[in-house]
Amino acid sequence: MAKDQDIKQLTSVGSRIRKAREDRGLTLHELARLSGISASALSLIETGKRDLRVTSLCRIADALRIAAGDLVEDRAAAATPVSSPKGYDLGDYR
Amino acid sequence: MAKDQDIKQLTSVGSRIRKAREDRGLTLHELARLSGISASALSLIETGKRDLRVTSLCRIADALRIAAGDLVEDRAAAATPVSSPKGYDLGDYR
DNA sequence: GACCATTTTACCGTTTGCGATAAAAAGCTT
DNA sequence: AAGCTTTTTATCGCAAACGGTAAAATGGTC
Repeated sequence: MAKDQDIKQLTSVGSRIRKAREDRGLTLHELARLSGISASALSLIETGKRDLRVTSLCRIADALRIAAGDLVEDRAAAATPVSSPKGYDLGDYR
Repeated sequence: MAKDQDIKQLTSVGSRIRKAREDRGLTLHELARLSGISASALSLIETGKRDLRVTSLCRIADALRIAAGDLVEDRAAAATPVSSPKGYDLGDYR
């Protein structure tokens, strides 16, 4: 289910990590040392080929000195206030 | 390494998910159905006893109609601009 | 071209997320 | 208390993240 969505999420997260890393002039090995995640894993993550745990995300964010929330989505594009907490489609679940 | 930090992250992420779910008046089973993540897994996640993948985080965020970034940290408290991308402690790595 | 740094990819072993199921525990209502 | 819903916990099995290593590929620079 929704695997397309997952791939999209991972590729955008990965490219945000890569951009932040390059902005700081760090190599994969350096980020690996700072974050405790191996360079090979980081390569897969940055290219969106591997899912990652939120603790790993936070470790990477800490190493890059960036808010973890900025890695999972465009901070600016998140202009979707939770105006109506209604209308959930629970299907024929009830 | 840094497992204390990981636990802290997971407990805060979990409590944010729980709060958002309760604010919307959903049960674990309902959120399970909406997100595709089992209720038992959600219970472990909300109580900070289990790490989760970012794709799972995004699925939960989508189900709750909340920005994924709002689940990993206080959106407001993240007022830490990346002012100085310097000063990385690479130790004796070079 | 050769040489170097960086990245990508593949393999293997260990750990762990996750679903499914079931049982136990906790809450809540009458 | 009894009964119901919700949550927690445990177990099993599978899939996948992760580290480590090494090889291959990419990308400069001389």
